[in-house]
Amino acid sequence: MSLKDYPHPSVTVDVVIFTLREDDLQVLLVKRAHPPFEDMWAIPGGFVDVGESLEKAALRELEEETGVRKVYLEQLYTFGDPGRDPRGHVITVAYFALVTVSAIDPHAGSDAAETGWWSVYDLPPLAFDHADILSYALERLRYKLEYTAVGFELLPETFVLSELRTAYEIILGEQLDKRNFRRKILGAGVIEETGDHRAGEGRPAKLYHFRDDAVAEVKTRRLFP
Amino acid sequence: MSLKDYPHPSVTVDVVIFTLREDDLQVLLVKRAHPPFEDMWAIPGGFVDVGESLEKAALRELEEETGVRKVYLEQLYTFGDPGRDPRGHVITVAYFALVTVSAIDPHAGSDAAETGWWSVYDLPPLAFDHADILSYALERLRYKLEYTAVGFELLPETFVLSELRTAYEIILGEQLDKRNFRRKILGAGVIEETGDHRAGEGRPAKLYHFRDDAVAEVKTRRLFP
DNA sequence: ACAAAAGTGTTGAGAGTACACCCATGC
DNA sequence: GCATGGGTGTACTCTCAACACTTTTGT
Repeated sequence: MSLKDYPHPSVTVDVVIFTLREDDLQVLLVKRAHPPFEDMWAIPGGFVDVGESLEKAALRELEEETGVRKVYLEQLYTFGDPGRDPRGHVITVAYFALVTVSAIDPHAGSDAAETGWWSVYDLPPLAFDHADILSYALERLRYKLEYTAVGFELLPETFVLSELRTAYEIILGEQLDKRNFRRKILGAGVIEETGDHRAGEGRPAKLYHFRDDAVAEVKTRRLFP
Repeated sequence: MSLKDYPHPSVTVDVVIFTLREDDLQVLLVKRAHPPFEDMWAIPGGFVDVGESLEKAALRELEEETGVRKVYLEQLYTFGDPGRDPRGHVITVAYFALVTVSAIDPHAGSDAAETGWWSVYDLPPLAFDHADILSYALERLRYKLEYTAVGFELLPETFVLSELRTAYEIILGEQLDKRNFRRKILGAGVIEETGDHRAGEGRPAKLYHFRDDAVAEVKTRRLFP
């Protein structure tokens, strides 16, 4: 028997793309140009080609929308309810990506469809089951942030400690103690001083950068309570 | 445009079915009757029908092989490498299930194909990328066990504390301190005394059972170091 | 009475939390 | 010299890990 003898569900990937912008945690959404859900906002995604791996498909979507190639990308969950797409049975493998705002090409993807960054704290109505996907992605991001060092992926190459702490506060939605944060993040050994400083309104702050092996290294340890 | 206009990858579900048998953590495998990988052992699985949810498909596979309907079932990961099945591009959504050995119907599925329970510590060569899937499932089971109360799903309805501790030791592959185990598991409030005892070789032991809401309740707390 | 498994407390170490002041710079 | 953000240390609490003896039953 051949694999082609039966009707099969279709497979898409959807990518929840997070970034830090405007002191806010934001996601990239696209406005649908065709039915169903015409003119509603949706998570960027598309069909998986035959012979294309899921991760490649997700990276392709990501690059189409943002112009970014090097990002943190993690498989989230696979949503396969037969009723989730009115056109037929479409299974979607959801991914989430963390990108530095400075790496984004603002012109990417803009010719094809309207795209926009939306605060996760103030979202429009979403097409399909994308609200579920997004809320699960946010939950997972927060969870990951506490146990691993992925927060780094949202910041530029070098940064000062207050920026890192602010990033954590924005994502977690709560205040963190300055001294305890320093002690933990430095104790975890995942960032290093660059030796440079950044001048600002007050005393100049030390610049840090992430160690490349940091994400893998902290996998087991909980960073924040 | 119709969803049917393009060739699509096929979608299967594979279910890693764990149980505790013979003082060992074992998984159910089926011997393949057809090429590719004829006569090799594989994780039970099958195609997802159009209109069927992923979870339903997984439960269907599970019932076909074990006769069990009520189990703990969790989506594991979706494997979609185009080269993983030589017949073509087959994406598989992997699940893992925990079943009580006493609930298993030993005759289920036996007419169609040869099935067998294998120790996770002594597995045969596996078809496709099933060795990867299984090792990831085991990792996830251990991880889950430490942070949540899923271990319960592998035991009969009532049990004594030493059985529960032994179950944890078998799965984690390490010894646990008797007193610390008692304190933690009782402190977590996930099990209750039934009031009965079980006589054995030594002093009779109190019987316990799980509270139905237990699995949900302990999600955030780490049970074992 | 003895074998076999069940049951029970304490102590020390490390991690987490809360909390307030001095430091370096620009204007 | 003052406003602004950067940088630092300590004490208390709580959780985890290590550890050995008594109790209850069956034979």
